[in-house]
Amino acid sequence: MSEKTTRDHIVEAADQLFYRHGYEHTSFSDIADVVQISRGNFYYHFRTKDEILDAVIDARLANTRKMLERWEIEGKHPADRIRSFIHILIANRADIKRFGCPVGTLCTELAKLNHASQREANKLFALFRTWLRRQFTLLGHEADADALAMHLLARSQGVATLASAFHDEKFIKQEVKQMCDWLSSCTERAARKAHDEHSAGERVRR
Amino acid sequence: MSEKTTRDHIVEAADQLFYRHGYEHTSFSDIADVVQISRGNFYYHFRTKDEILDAVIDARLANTRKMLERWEIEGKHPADRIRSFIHILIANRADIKRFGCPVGTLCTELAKLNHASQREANKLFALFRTWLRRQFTLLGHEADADALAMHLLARSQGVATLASAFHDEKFIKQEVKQMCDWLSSCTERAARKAHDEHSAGERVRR
DNA sequence: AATAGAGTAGGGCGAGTGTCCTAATTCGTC
DNA sequence: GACGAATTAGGACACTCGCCCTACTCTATT
Repeated sequence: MSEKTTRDHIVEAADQLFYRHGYEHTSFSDIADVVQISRGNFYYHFRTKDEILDAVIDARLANTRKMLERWEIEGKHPADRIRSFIHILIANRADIKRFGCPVGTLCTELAKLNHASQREANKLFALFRTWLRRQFTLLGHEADADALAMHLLARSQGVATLASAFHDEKFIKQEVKQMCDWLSSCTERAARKAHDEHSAGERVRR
Repeated sequence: MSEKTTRDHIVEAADQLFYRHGYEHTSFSDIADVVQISRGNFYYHFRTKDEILDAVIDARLANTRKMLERWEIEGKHPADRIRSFIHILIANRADIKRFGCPVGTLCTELAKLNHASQREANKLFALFRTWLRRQFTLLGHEADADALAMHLLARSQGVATLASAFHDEKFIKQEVKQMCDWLSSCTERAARKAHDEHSAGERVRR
């Protein structure tokens, strides 16, 4: 296994700090303190703070892609994969309670700063969106797959925001359960529809 | 009508700037430029930036209270009042598309800054929560009124976040329709339940 | 042992920040 | 018109920020 470079350490520390304290509120000194590196040495690895941000976003995109691919392999049924997505809220509930959703809060902050990288950051959302859309399509929701994907994304975002504001983990669990129930009703509806269409096809063939 | 004081102008301008660019990213100079006042003159009205923030939060709390009271008068049926809440998303969709929800984004930012006023800011959420809870209680959902209030709050938050990330007003309208449908199913369920209990009571009485 | 190049340390720069002070101005009251 | 209080203007302050430069250390190769 290749050892982690200083650059990797910087990106990793910046990632955490951007999440916990926000991009603007994180200074070079803050990152330097974590990485145990001289402030001046930054310039060798990154010319500007924006470059660090871009590197962080790239890393997050790569990690997210890996995670989605893993779910694609692990979950045989599309509904199981979507449930994996929903359960991020449970897995990361401690962090979410304190700092909200890493994706949502970053995009929101960059929008307010009118930052050049906000388009890049929004790709994180787009990644989840297209992945979820594909899963819903596989479930038989061709027509409204995108709407369902956006719906689920929005609910996750809302849960993260409120859980953070009210410091409430129980609320996360409640809502996750509701989302799973909602997903089940989606799959049932799709299954019924597929069955109807199938029998309709049978009828035609006769 | 009493004329607006300089102080009011400052709070008003700060409110807008905090919403559009975030609290930290808004400087005294920014506010001074809008209000057309000397930077140094601030100290006469507010000793610190935090004091401005507190004044802004107080103003928002007061305005929100007024709005909720207005809805309480205008909407005869609790469901109508809740619909008024849902339709904030429509009324403010242009701003939401650009800057997200004023409440959610402020609370999120203050949480990351670990700011002393985050508790005050969260009262904005609490205000909506208790108001919505009361409406759901009036609808006959005594037991799960709070859960329903939180659920609706979360969905609104999520819609605002995603609408902002994807710059999508159509999504807002879609989700608002869904929330209204969901609300209708809530009221029907409550009405059925009330009816059942009523007839059960009748039976006992006989 | 000598050299080149990658990586690091420390500090300096100008700009911008929140905060604070003081002199000037405006305004209502006698 | 004079006086005192309320309000304002302009700038000084100490500090932090992102950014940049340069001298130094380490390591691998010859």
